[in-house]
Amino acid sequence: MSFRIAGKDKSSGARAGVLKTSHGDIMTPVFMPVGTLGTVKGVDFTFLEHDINAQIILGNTYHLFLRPGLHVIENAGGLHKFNSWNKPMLTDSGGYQVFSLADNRKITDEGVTFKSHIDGSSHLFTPENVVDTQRSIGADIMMALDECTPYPCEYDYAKKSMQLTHRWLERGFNHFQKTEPLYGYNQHYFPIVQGSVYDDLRQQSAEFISTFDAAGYAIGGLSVGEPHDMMYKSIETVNAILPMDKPRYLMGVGTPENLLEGIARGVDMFDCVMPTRNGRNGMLFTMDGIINIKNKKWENDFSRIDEKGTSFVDKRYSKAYLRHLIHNNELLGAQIASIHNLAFYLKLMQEARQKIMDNEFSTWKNRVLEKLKKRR
RNA sequence: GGGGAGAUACCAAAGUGGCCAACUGGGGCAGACUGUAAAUCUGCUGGCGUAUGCCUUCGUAGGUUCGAAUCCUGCUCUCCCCA
Repeated sequence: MSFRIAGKDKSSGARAGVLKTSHGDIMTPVFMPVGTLGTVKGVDFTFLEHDINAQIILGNTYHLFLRPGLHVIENAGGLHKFNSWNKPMLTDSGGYQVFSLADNRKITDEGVTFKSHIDGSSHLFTPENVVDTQRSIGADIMMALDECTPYPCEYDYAKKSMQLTHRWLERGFNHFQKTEPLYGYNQHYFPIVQGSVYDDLRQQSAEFISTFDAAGYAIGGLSVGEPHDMMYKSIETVNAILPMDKPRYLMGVGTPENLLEGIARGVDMFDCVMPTRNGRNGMLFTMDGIINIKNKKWENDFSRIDEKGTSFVDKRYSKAYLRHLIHNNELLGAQIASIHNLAFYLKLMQEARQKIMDNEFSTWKNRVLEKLKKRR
């Protein structure tokens, strides 16, 4: 894996890059659609590849481990073979489930024991076996096991948790270096910065993980409910320390606004369930603001979903029709909304990249930001 | 023709003397959603610009009672069974 910076915006920390992987090149900044169970919910890979132009998608270690299970994935020859996605994939380690499934897990120094949300069975996830699992899955980029802390989080807890994440990183990284890929192509391991919203902890954490010679670095534990200002400040603190010549991945973020502010602060990679989940729930992102397609005002609006949109669904279907589908819980509604939102996110990233190359990122960002946040 | 059951808010359906402006679903309206336990969750849903307040509501017209959606009587309508 290599990362080359192709352009920098002079008025901000934004940069455009090319991340080379065994499954293809990734133009950054990039948004990575979330495909927890090996599928981006409601979106056929054909559309994902050709209409949305996704360059890389996510998978999730915890969820794939429980179902279909490693045997199935190994028998298939890895997740790429299993789900027929031939471009890069990144898997989260289960660290987010430490946060989202907090009621079903116990943390010890050794690792995290999850009580399966499916059948109640117990499973110990360690920094080492999470590497093994991600080897079985065959992710191009695998994530270190971390503890994603909630917000708010007491300073003392945040500090202890960060130290635990650091100890896990040492073990995980060591295990990563001692093991080999199963399917004949290179895999890479990203450490994760923690430290909640505390500047000194974020700083310490960024410094610590920078000592590991990794292909890229991630910022975790943000967008868990903290005010945006705090999130942006943390990103600034961390990115001032992380190696300049490696990709930085802001985990779980976020809104279109969050992405642009992240890019301005030197983030290269993002992922978030928002375009798909919120799409299924009737929220559409457009260049002219946010639409709640369930609202009555769209009932008789036969204009296209998004006149400025790039996806085929934007031109083909009307707002009234999409409202009708979502109101009736029709599967097609969730699909159209997801495709639209993902196409919008990817297009936004593409445009951001171009503006960085043209050295016009800041003015462009400030211009589109107001419109993006608007409620239509 | 004979016998029986029932009429409650947009729909379905509880309630059978005071705790009922009326359980609960659905529908409707709105909101939330950030490394996906989410095609999920939350709020509101008779009127009165706020309300421990007032007004109008449980087929309809009367009555009993301190008090009725709930008890009594007449009327109207619906459904079921037998002929």
